[in-house]
Amino acid sequence: MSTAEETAGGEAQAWGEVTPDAARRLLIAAVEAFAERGYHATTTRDIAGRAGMSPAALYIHYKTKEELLHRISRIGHEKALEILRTASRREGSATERLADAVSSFVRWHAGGRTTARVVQYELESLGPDARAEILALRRQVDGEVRGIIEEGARSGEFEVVDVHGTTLAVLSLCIDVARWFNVDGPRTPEQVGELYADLVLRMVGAQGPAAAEAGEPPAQR
Amino acid sequence: MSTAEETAGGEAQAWGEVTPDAARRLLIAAVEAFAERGYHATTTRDIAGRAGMSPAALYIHYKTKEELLHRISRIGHEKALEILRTASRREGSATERLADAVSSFVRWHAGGRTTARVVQYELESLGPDARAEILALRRQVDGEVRGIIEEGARSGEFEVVDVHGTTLAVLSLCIDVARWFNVDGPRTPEQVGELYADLVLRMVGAQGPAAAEAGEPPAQR
DNA sequence: GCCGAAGGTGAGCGAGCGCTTAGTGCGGCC
DNA sequence: GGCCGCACTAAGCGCTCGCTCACCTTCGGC
Repeated sequence: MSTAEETAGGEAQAWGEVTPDAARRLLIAAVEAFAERGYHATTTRDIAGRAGMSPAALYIHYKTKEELLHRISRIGHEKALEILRTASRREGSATERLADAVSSFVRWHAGGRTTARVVQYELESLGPDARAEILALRRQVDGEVRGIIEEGARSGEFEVVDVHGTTLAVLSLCIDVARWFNVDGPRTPEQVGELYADLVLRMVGAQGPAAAEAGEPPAQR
Repeated sequence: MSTAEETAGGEAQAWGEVTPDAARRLLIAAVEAFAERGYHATTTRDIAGRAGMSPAALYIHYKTKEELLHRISRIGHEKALEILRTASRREGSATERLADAVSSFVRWHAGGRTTARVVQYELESLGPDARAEILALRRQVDGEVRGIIEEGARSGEFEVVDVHGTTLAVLSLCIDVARWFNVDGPRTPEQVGELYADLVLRMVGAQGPAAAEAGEPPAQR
């Protein structure tokens, strides 16, 4: 969980599940290349080169360049879903769970910006079958967030006019972090996570302490 | 300003300034192609084909494929800036102006989704010089929004802890609309604009009528 | 000590890319 | 009416792409 080696260009995260070693190195190289230049602008020679291998080596572990993207996208979406599920299923009020979900989801997008970029923005480079599979995962992601907001609205904890639309907006906010977040910028992933969790609680009209702590004293709306 | 002919696949908007006619047709064809498949996955043959011309015709009006993207990006950013400036400089409270800015900016992203996608997501496909020029425009865009939020915070109309971070979040929300908005979906650009304006006012802790209206009885869905 | 599989390489294939060039059709000016 | 110049095309150049194939190296099992 050290922050040090994450920013070292590796973002070593969940790729532990990928074996053998050479396949994992290729996958990580592909993530970096896709994130930097986009899927279509990345060549198989570039990926293999980053992994310290010859262009042909790629095809021992993956059938096509698209299979690389597919694998990255699935693993990434599963990780995202896991993060939201963990936040959603913990104990606590809807306010606490929503804040937890947003801050950890944002932390993932900021800290693992390289991966998140590929996961969130290269979906359309996939073929129809792979895209359909990933879209199903994405619907589950939406569902987790909507679930929390619905509960908060039902219990009166939140004050939401349009649950669907608000869910969309919350996800928007989190996902767009992958677009603008800069590792060399002034904010850490943790700070952005906190800020965004606060903003989201305001959006849903949560009245808990977390919302109040943001402003000044206590009180109002 | 008619909504009818915008969604007709053309999004005929501001391209009127591009002459001669053939150059405009090529530009519009390029916008559509870039939005659908991304810059790198689009071929010059595809662009020319959509415009009903031979591949070579493109090079009479544009030096390179990149020049097309550059032109699209500059015109698009100028349009975006104009929209925000108009909202920012009108009369009214910071609350009113922020709501106006967000709703019109969102309407542009949703209604002109094709263009907005290219403008917001293909920046990195530009060469260093062109990118630098566009980034300068983008900083002005940020500045307009930040200006409104700063004023509202100073006057006490808003209750904002982190002006910079909140500005980022507001822009995030608007821009991400280009990623998910679907013309065949259940929402019109106008509805999304209204919803998002309301959410943003909540985010900045505005206490005006617009924020209250969201809560209960009066008005809309 | 030999063998087969697994993992890797160098060379190169067909295809499609961005872009160029030589030539064509045609409207406007003297 | 003749000619120029502009908008456009057909053909294709040089290059790089995703991917393949014949061959090489390493190494555990017997």
